[in-house]
Amino acid sequence: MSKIKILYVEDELFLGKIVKESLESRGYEVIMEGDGAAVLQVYKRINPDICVLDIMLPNKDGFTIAEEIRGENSNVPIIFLTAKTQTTDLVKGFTTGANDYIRKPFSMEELIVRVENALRYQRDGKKPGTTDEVKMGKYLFHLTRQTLISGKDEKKLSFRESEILKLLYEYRDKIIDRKDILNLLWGNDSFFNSRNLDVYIAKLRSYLKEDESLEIITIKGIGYRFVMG
Amino acid sequence: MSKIKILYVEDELFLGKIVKESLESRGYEVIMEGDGAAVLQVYKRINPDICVLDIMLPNKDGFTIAEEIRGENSNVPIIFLTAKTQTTDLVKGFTTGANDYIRKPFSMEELIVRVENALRYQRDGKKPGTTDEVKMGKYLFHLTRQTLISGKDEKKLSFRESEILKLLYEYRDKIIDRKDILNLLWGNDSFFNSRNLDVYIAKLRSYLKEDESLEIITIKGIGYRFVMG
DNA sequence: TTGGTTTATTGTTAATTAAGGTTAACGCGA
DNA sequence: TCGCGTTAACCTTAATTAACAATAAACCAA
Repeated sequence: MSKIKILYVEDELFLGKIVKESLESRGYEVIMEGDGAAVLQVYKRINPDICVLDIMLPNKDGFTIAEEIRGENSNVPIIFLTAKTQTTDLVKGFTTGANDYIRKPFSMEELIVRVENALRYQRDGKKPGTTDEVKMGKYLFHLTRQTLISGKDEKKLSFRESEILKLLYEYRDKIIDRKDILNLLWGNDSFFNSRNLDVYIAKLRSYLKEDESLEIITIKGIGYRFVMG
Repeated sequence: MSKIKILYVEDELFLGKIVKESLESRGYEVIMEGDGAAVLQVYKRINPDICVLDIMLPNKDGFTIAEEIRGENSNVPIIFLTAKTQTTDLVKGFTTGANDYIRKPFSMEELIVRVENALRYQRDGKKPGTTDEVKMGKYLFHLTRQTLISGKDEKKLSFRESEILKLLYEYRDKIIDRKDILNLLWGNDSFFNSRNLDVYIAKLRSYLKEDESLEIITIKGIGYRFVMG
């Protein structure tokens, strides 16, 4: 199976190189383009699986490029990169389906997660089959119902609790960065939110304590690793 | 089947691009026009299925344009975009039949719902029989009759009750924003209306409590998620 | 290198605040 | 007057902040 192709449009060369290499180290093929005016040509030539577009570009902005790409009768997923200052409400409003956006500065994990989500969304169509419940040791975790079931006991989780557990599960056996969780759920990683996350981790641990094979391991200074047996 | 064509008249370029792109990602064909004076020409050329008009425009305002379009002996649905400050009484008066209006700033979800409503309204004039009742667990929800039937019991819903339930159903398994519900049903999201929504949610929950598989989950600070089994 | 000390980070539990839930009362138009 | 939509009052819960304890990494002196 050939690699997944990412068209990455970015004019900041230094940042661009880092991101490109990082994505490549994850097994993606990355084609980087710095000149907005040239993007459409490149797009047509390489026909990528997903696009990552910086909104602020010297010649053409990301939205214009996105329009051109959509004009090609394409429904390739597009992820926009926006500067923190840019009015994000606007951008947020339009993230539908396979489209998404990330505020700069972002962590690589964050980008990876978004890319994978977008590709999954694209592949699976809209809803079907998106496993809605997963087995976790002696528990059954129902993602949309936000419940943890063990035997006949059903524990209702709050939104934040279930979102964090969902992330831990997605990254099971891998290390997930505190910053990434914070950015994904709270939009930033300020001190207070950071302590907030600690509280939720404590809660989740207590919910999961009946099964010893489940463990949320702290990687101090970095993040967590969720292991299941 | 060819795409539904939207004529979108907007002079704010940045906003315009986002909205256009977003509608396109939902499968609509969007023709954007920034110059009020040119709209009628464009209208005649492309003959759109629906129009979305910003009221404040440099050359001609949205009302004038709407009149011109109606002058073309057309009954195309028109959705107006108005700034928050603008006197809405005027706009309201104009909203008859397929006409509607949205106050800026609006979320994309809101716009999409209005567009779909307008198109449905337009279409059902000719072709009824589109799904008018939906199965919800052990209940049968009759949209136009505003009834919830379970077995032989029939519960009559009020207008607001059924509108909210309809929205929850449309967004089932997804998160629907409180703000979107409030803006759609009440036109704004003030504190009092917000409490009002709480009351209706409580009512709906009690109507639906006989089937445990149906649940309106609160996403605190964000909105609700309706899950059915 | 060792053992102790410091410091930053996280764990835990409790207190606070803000959002929503519930029920009842009010007011208004068919 | 009846039903509906709204407002009000009081209650419950989630989310956040705070306070203090535990831990592990970093530092340092002998």
